[in-house]
Amino acid sequence: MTRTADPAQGPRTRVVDELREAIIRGRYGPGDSLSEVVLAEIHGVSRTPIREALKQLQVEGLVEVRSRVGTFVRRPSRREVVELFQIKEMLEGLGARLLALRGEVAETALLRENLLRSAHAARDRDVEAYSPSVHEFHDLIVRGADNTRLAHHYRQLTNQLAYPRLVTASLRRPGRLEASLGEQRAVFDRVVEKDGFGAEWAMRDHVRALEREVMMATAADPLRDRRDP
Amino acid sequence: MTRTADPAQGPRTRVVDELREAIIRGRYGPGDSLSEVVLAEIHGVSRTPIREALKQLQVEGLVEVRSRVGTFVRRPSRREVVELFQIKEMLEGLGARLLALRGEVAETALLRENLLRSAHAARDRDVEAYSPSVHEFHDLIVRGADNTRLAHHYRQLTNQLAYPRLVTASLRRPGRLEASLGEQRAVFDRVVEKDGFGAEWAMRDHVRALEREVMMATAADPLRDRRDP
DNA sequence: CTAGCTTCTGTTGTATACAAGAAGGCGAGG
DNA sequence: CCTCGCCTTCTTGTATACAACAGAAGCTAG
Repeated sequence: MTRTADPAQGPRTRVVDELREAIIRGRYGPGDSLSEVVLAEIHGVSRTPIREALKQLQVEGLVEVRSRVGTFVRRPSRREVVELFQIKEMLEGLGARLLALRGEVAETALLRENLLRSAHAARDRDVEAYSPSVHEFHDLIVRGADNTRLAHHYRQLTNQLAYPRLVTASLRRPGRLEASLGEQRAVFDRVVEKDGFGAEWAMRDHVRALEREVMMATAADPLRDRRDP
Repeated sequence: MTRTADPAQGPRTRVVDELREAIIRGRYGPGDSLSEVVLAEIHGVSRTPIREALKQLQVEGLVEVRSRVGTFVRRPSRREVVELFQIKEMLEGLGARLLALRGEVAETALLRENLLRSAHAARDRDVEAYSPSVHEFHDLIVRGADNTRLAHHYRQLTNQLAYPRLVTASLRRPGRLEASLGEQRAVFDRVVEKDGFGAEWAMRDHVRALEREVMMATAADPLRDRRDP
């Protein structure tokens, strides 16, 4: 779920992973220009591997290359965020359904532990601790589905959404944290009951709630510009 | 829905489209080696654009590059076909739901015409005429959803499935052609009724039926090897 | 005859040089 | 002061040269 190719295959693989990570983490903000020569110097390689890495990130939807002008970090428009959430709902719904049908597997145990940690963080109103936990929850659902293509498409999706930042923002809304935990518990219950479609719908409801909160949390603040430390 | 970038931007765009088309059409069969120098000569360019095109096709899942060995046309395993159909079900279900909620748009009219053509072909038991028609039906559903990210992911999906060939194979099974038409009509009826979830489920049922037929039609014949004219 | 090593060929990976175009600055003319 | 046009500069796009490695063929020794 973390990387797309065999590890340490060459400079190219390393560069593309580092670049993707940097963009997702916010090291490069939306609109920033990614000069090939600058990146080449930074990573200590020539333009060629950088170029191929940028091309790959373009297909993944993270950057936009304007011919003979430059490569820029892409910022999803508000409309695009809506579109991505609609797809996210379907893919995670599928993940939950497939996981439910698999019965007790490694991921179910991990989900149990994850929900315990989330409950702790929720009781303490600790958004900083809860945020990565919810991220892990969604990740476990999809990984537990045991569908490699789903994992692939899902990763592209979350990359484009700059997911962590959005979720953190939405969790600060009052009451959302408790509601989120309740929704996740509902999904988990359906999963252990092997109720495939029940799990799918619980998951979809959860994603819809998440979308609603994210859109409201970012209503006036249109996925802000430039970088910000 | 056809191309991924601006048209005629440069040799690279042309090459990647031609290559993709050639692979999907079966000009290069699964397992065939795609030598960069050979392709460069064929397309009259240097290795560089070819290389970038192949890298893009790799991300799209059409080819597999083995480091310092070669690039080969990827053949989806049986397991992978199942995985892809599971995702296809969700994405097309989403498309049908979104289209239904949009009400009367250009695509609905096109769908009406498409169903008429399909009915004609079905009456004549003309699989060769029906096959592209069913392809168009699915395409119109997704395009009509007016969700660019959905269209993007969907295209990757169908590319990997070598969709046309599989569908054609499945339609030859007795009775499948009529059943397919009935399922498509059900989807269309829900769409015109603006019944979003009804449309989603009708579409998902249709895709499931399609998957079942495809898997049975290719049961003993494991997505055959090499090229075949 | 066979096992193991060597070499050799073919492939991709990387670096670099050059070409073509876009964007912005700068000056002349109104 | 504004506007138009040129021109400079910076960017990416393409071609090519070289390096590194995989894989197979062939050779040698036992």
